[in-house]
Amino acid sequence: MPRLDDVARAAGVSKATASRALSGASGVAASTRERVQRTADELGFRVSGAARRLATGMTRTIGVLTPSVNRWYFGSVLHGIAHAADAHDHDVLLYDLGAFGRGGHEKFERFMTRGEVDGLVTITWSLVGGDLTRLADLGIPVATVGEPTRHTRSFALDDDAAGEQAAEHLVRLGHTDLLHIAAEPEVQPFEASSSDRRERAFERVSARHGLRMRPALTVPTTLEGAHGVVREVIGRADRPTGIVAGTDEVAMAALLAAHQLGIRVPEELSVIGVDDVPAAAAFGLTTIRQDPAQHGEDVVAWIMAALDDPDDEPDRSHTAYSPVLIVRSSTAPPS
Amino acid sequence: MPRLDDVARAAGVSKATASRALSGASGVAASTRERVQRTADELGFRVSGAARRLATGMTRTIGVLTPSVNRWYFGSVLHGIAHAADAHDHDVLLYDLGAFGRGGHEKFERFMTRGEVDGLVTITWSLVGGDLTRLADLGIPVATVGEPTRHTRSFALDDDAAGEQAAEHLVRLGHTDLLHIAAEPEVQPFEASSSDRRERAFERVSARHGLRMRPALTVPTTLEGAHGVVREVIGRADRPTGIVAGTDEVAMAALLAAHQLGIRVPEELSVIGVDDVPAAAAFGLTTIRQDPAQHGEDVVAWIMAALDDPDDEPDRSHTAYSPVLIVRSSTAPPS
DNA sequence: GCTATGGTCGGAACCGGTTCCGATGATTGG
DNA sequence: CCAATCATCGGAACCGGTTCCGACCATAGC
Repeated sequence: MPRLDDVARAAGVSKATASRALSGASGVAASTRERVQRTADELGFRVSGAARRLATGMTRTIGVLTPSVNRWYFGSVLHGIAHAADAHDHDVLLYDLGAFGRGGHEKFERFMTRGEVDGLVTITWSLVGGDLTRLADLGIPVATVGEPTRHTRSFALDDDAAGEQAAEHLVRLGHTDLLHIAAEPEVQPFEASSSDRRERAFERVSARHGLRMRPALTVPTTLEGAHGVVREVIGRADRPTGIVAGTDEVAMAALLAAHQLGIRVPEELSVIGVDDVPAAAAFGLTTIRQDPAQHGEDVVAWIMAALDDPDDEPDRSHTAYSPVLIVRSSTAPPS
Repeated sequence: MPRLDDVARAAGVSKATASRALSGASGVAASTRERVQRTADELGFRVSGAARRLATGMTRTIGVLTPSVNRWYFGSVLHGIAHAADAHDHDVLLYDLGAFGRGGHEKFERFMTRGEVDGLVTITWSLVGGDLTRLADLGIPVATVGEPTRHTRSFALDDDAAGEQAAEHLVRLGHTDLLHIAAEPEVQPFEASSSDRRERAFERVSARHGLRMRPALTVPTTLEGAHGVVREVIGRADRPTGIVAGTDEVAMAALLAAHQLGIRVPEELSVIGVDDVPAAAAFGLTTIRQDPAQHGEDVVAWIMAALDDPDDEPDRSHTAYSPVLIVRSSTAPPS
């Protein structure tokens, strides 16, 4: 495995010049640069990332802290991050924290002592406030995606708007008796969670239009977890005419339950979700779309920009994405 | 940020001894080791990963090449990998290749020139044979999960057994007219793919029991992609009494389609899948279970072992996991 | 009492780049 | 024609650990 020394010697220049030539730094004659480049290719030279790291202090790596990897939202964000990082020639180091409390926090501590990354993105729910501030003090760009937070730069769907749009859609169709089913995050979020915000937006719409008030219902986030509860609820005699679900998973659970109970959708029951997961189309689910992969790309773009800047003031602003209503066949006027 | 030098000086020993004491190497008096350890803690010393890498040539990192991250199978494997890697105090570097051909191969090439990892796991379908052999020649432990391959060590569900079990289950229930719907991988696999193997296993069972022969059907892997095709097929007059789906996603697409067409399951149509994704329970889907997270943990365990061994002969054996039948309510005797 | 042995520890040479600083030669302006 | 300026390049000092090898001391064995 040839080293920079070898390339330099073969090209008849010093290590210093060879380094400059190959890294694209200025102060090298075009002819020299080209010659060095060529001999490097011929020798099959590849810089040692380890040496470069040691010398520059840069890792060309961005870390991702996530509570999960095989859920649509997290996976999509991760996909966007991976794509954008690759475009910037950076690696992505994955920290799958798992459920917080069940070993998740130890993994976080390990990350704090080991992790060597140039930038960091935490996907919501992976951390509590105190940990977030510790990260923010790490001296590297840190951003959160999934929820707004004042501790770091953040990117997230505008949950208020999403909740309002979902409810308003059903109201416009003529519904007056709606039930909101929130998806409960596995870990207690440190600030108002997405589902809290969506739920409160729903309540605002309810109040505004004088809808029937029903007690709040919260179910597990996953389709399978939500299914049993939702089924029990919509099986009751006084079920609402429409359901506003906090997420598509919950909405699909409702669709499934309705089917199993013989309740026709949308004739007897309207259902709307939030997310627009891929399966939503097959379910004919009306929903509020968001694009997490885009969030992932944007957060990387921000980190790259922050890396370029001398970073005067830490940027802790928030980017809210506008939701968009996708109407399919799970919603209709009440009969 | 204190360096090893500082710790050594503060503890009154040399860099060499300090290094040995902290890394747990032998040849250090217990009392010395403890003293160094303590002063290191007091100073808040953390080894520089970059320096250690440079000196040892080890990265304490394992790479994962995957075609996707937000599909159940890949996500689960990744989760298992992340968990096991963390337990061994290793980092995981994620390479989300995306669809091969659409930029995926360029990303692969970038990986080849940049990637510095101690071990590598490729999740099936991310690569073609030629690339796999290039990886295998990298001089580091390489393993594949998802499909057996002779190019590297590999871990995968026993697809033959899975296909047979699925078909046999329906045969035992009395079905004689079955349709197999294979899930087509997005990229052409280099060897017989999982779905090929499952399909052939199905055909063997068909032949063995003299079932009605139906033309093979292949649909996209995703629920949403499969949905339209499946719906069209089971909407025909001469539909079979049972469907053996290559994956749960396809099976769920069938369930959805059946519901939309007013076909009762399992009375008029039995459906069985493979995977046992979380949503399968809510769907009441009978299926053949596999546990990809376990595959991920096992592949890491193998890599760690290979890292410890001087690795005489490259181990290219294959581990096949036995599928297990999970009976729910989507299958019943034909009426 | 003297030497062989083994356990501890230090010195110093790496690992493979980056970058500051100074030297050199060529060019330009007066 | 001479001095100032600029582009280009080399030397050498890092970056922060690991590890080979030899020195040293204490104990054990004779």
